Amino acid sequence: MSWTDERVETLKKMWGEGQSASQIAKELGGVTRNAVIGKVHRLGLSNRTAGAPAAAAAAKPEPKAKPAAPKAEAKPKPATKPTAEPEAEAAPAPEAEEPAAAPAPKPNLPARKQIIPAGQPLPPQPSANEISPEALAKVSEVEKKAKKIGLMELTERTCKWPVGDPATDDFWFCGLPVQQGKPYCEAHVGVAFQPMSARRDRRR
DNA sequence: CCCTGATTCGC
DNA sequence: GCGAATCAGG
Repeated sequence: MSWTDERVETLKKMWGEGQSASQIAKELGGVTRNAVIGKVHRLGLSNRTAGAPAAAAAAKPEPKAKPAAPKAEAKPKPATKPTAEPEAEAAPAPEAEEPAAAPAPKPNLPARKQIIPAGQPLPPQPSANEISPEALAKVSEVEKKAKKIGLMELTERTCKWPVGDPATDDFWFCGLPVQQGKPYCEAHVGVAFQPMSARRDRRR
């Protein structure tokens, strides 16, 4: 595969949209993410750094890409005010790829009232718990949308946090995507791995 | 261990 | 110019 005009265009477009190199590579096909990255660099449009928000695909009101019109139209800059001020930004971007960004409703957590709602089974009971109420809340919340998979469905990348009583009919595993490496999803990792506290070395 | 981009260097 | 290998950060 070679970098045809078309492919390069797709590359630029996707990269501009904040797509990751691997995604672009996958889309283009016939190339690896390395190839994509290499190309990106050679094109001189590298930019973001590793770990950068890949989800930065959010609205980008930067009409940067301007196809060089054959008829160059001189644009007298409004250099009336050297002040570094992004002019006209009041108008919302007309183009709307994304329907609407989630406003991220945040139902503030009520002040810490009662810790450990002893209503949940909470299988691996971490001895003394000082788990942040927040973490617990997250867990119970996550359990609602857990995939509730069975033992057979467990894979290297599914949260293996058990919920319920194995002896009961209502027993399942979280199943949500695990937190890199760990056996549990983020929420469960939060309560699974305690920074040992009351676990002193029992006489040895 | 997964992922991301950045860089290097033989081709 | 190309991209696998390698590097470096999360």
